[in-house]
Amino acid sequence: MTLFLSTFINKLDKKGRVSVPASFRQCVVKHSFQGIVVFGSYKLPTVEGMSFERMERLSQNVDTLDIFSEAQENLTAALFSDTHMLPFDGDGRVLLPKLLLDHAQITDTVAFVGRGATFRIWNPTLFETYQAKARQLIQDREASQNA
Amino acid sequence: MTLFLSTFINKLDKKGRVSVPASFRQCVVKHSFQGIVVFGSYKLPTVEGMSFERMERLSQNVDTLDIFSEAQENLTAALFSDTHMLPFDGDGRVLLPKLLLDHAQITDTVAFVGRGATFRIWNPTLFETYQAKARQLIQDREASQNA
DNA sequence: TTCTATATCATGGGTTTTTATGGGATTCAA
DNA sequence: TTGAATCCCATAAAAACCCATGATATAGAA
Repeated sequence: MTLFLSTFINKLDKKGRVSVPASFRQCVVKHSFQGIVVFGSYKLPTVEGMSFERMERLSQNVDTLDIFSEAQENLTAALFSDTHMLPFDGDGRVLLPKLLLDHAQITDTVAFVGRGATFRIWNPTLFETYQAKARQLIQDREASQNA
Repeated sequence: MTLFLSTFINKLDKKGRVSVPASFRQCVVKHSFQGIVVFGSYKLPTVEGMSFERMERLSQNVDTLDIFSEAQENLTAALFSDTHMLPFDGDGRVLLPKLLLDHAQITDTVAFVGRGATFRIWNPTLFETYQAKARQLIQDREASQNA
């Protein structure tokens, strides 16, 4: 399994732990770091997730920019300072940092949403709303194109 | 762990000591010098930090740069005027030199900010301001590209 | 099929270890 | 000898580790 697929709803326990869906864990186990890499989305109330390897590749792309460029400076600031490495415990759970829980307005249940090479972590209710709006936008666009 | 990631806020005690975040220490323990290498940023009110090994590589690269380039100017200032080696004490803390505390306007709390191969040490309040600006610039850039 | 043994998974909770922090004591250097 | 730096230990909170349970799925035998 190399792709993050489908949606899973899991519980957040009192200690702040949540099980990463087994199929998502499969996408990561063969890699060097046993866990996931996450950061708060800049545009949406959700948490972006991926494997450590993908994050490394992202960071290499940043490195190829001019070392003293302004763009490099800003991208580096954003990429690394807000990123968290979350190791699995023995049972495939991770501890979500409070800052990210707040950002995504997550309290007791968590939606893991596959997006191919990455995934997102949502408050399930917010995800439903977001999903509905996205569908609506697609329909509107089709309607305007056919008009 | 090869990358400095995330942001940690720690306290400066009366003796001027501060705990280096455990995950940052992991990036350094396998190297020869048990500690970090720091210098005041040339452009920002912050302290640049990295492993001793990376500092060595930086100093080797300085020679290959154009003598009159801005890069040369920056690196020379950084590398040879104001660099400190800060060894860990038994509990993973370092003693920040007064000159650097003043330069970064640090008094009682310290933000360790990951930047991949390096990190920065900020006054947490100043960092928030800087970070907000960086994010704004990224969004402006994206907006202009999509226009 | 139906029943049973096995494996996986999400979840809960107890225990141990790590971490950040404070402070006393000792060493060092000007 | 006096202030600073280093070493050592204590503590509380957080994180990591370990094991148990119930639900679900799977496989194989009757």
